Amino acid sequence: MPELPEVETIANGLRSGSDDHPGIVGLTITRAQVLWRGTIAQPDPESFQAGLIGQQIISIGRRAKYLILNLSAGHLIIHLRMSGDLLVEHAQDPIPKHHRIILYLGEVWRLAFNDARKFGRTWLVDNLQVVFDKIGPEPLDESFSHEHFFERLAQKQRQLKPLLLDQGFIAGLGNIYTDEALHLSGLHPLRKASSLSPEEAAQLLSNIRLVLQAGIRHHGASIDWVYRGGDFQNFFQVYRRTGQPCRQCATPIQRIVVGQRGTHFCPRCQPFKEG
DNA sequence: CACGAGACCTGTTCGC
DNA sequence: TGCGAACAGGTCTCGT
Repeated sequence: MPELPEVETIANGLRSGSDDHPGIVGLTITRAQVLWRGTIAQPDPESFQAGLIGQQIISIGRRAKYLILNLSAGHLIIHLRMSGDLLVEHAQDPIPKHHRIILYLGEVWRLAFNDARKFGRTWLVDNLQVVFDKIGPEPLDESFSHEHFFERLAQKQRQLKPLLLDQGFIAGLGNIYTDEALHLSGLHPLRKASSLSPEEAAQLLSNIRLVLQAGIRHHGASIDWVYRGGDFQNFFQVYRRTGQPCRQCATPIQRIVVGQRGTHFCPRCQPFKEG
């Protein structure tokens, strides 16, 4: 389900709460229920469970597409992958299908990790570097300059689409926001990264920031049966708009497969050229 | 290093 | 209506 804007939205919701439930910062984990052991990446499920009991949630953060619960000792890191979701529920409610891990927060509330496809993973670690070691720069970090981005692109002979999806190259982009950013930039998804001019690179980074910020402003995108309340899907220019007219030039949007991912672009606004 | 295929999973939608 | 294929917001690993 989530890319950077969706994870950011979830982090914000856990901090601030909603009409239905409070924020969870300050609450203490009283019990941990593991319904699917495969969801735990590190440490072993028994240590994971035992290590969470009695921990207070101090703050909530995000890095790339990972959610971070900073605890009184250590960090609970969560990656939702394709179908994961985090839900704050009443502690005594019946347990819905696909719940994988449940953390009881005091007597009244619980935080549930629901994940139909079981791709999601959690880590309980003392040092964040264990997980974030090879993650690339945060695109919204202002210290990440256009010049630096251009230099990184210039070193790569790869196609833009798979490169932007590579979390070691740049953090947080997924299939939606990559297609949208390339469209805004007028760049073909198969264009070689090293062929971009400094101006094209600067435009691309600006547009990456633009679509990510728009996504956050709209509380993420909600598609398929995974609904979170965001409405950025209504503003897609190309993603899953195969055959529909480009909003800029009316040319039908095309879909190709790149690196086994559906890739959407406008053949007129994003002509293929090398350099 | 770059790329493609396969794996991990379940659910929904599409095409005949 | 039924049924298999295709597809899905992600990432890892292996072979070439």
